[in-house]
Amino acid sequence: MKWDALEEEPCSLARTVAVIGDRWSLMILRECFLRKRRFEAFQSSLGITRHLLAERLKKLVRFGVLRRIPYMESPKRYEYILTQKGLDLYPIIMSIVHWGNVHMVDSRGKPLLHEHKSCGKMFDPLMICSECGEPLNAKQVHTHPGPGARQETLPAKAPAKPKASRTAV
Amino acid sequence: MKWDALEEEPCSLARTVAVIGDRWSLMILRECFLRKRRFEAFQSSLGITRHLLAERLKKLVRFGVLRRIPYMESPKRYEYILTQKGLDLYPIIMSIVHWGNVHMVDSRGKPLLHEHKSCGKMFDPLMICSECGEPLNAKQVHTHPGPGARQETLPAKAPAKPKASRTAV
DNA sequence: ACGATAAAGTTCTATTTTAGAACTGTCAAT
DNA sequence: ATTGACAGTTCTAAAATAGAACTTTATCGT
Repeated sequence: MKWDALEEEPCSLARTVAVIGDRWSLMILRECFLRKRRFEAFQSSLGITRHLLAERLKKLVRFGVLRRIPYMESPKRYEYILTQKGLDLYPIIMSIVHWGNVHMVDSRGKPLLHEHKSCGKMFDPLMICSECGEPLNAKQVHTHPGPGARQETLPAKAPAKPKASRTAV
Repeated sequence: MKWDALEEEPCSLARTVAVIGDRWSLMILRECFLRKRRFEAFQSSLGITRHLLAERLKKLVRFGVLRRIPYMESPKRYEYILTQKGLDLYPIIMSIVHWGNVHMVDSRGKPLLHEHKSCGKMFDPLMICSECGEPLNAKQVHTHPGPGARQETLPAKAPAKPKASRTAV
């Protein structure tokens, strides 16, 4: 697949995957949320090749997830910080971490615990419906084409059959 | 990087990324949540090469995310359905879709709308703290090493310095 | 009976990506 | 004058992916 093809798809998942859907981007973002900001810091804690790191950072900046700001003049040195768009990735990162906590831990338990400053407790993230507040699960969700759905290239033979899809994503 | 290295890391994000952290796995999972189950269905709707599709399906089965079940004897035909472990990926998929809805849509709006069967309304997913129920954001979260944290290979010189990390993942 | 079609892969070569290591340029410290 | 830090860039070899053809078992239409 060409990467660019993903961006063009009328699918919010595909478009997001075009931005963060590779191992290294997700690992770099983990480091960003852990307050790492500099090239050397990313490189040494991830073990990513310098070549790829430079490439991925460029991509994340290009997509507006990170901002590259100078922290030292002469020699020019830059660090990478999350933009609001980047900070908004937090639920993705947290749901990934949570799934790993549930399904990929060994007998010792979670590698990392999360404390919610607001309430002071160790927590897990929980995904709920914005409308009724109930926890979400795939089987309780229907999807419908939205305004940005793919343009139906009306086939001559098959007439439009606008039925709600019985699906979840 | 070797893929296996990720699995071994004492990090729930890395371990999860080892399972679903590539473009095609995420796209295949999208199709799964959209009730696609068969090889040909995945292949034609994604445009993935048959070679890679076979490979990714094997991986997802190996990790227990999908189950391969025969739906026809002679000729043997199989379909792939989400296990509970796979269904538990729903919050990841939904948070990815939601970020795309917020940050990657064109002027026409969302490609897909989600209806919560329980309450009958179109919704967005919202991530909250399991303990206090408040919406989560990165800046309100501290992390602490958990029981499954990396074994400190105590360096002779640097004495253990057990301070809470001021971080978020 | 014969060829066409279908599903679920497998096999092959060409192209693209990634790994791994070395190199560059600018400055500060010893 | 040499060493080291930082933020990259450049190079070659190895691995992954794209794209197309091929395989196997069985059904359908004529």
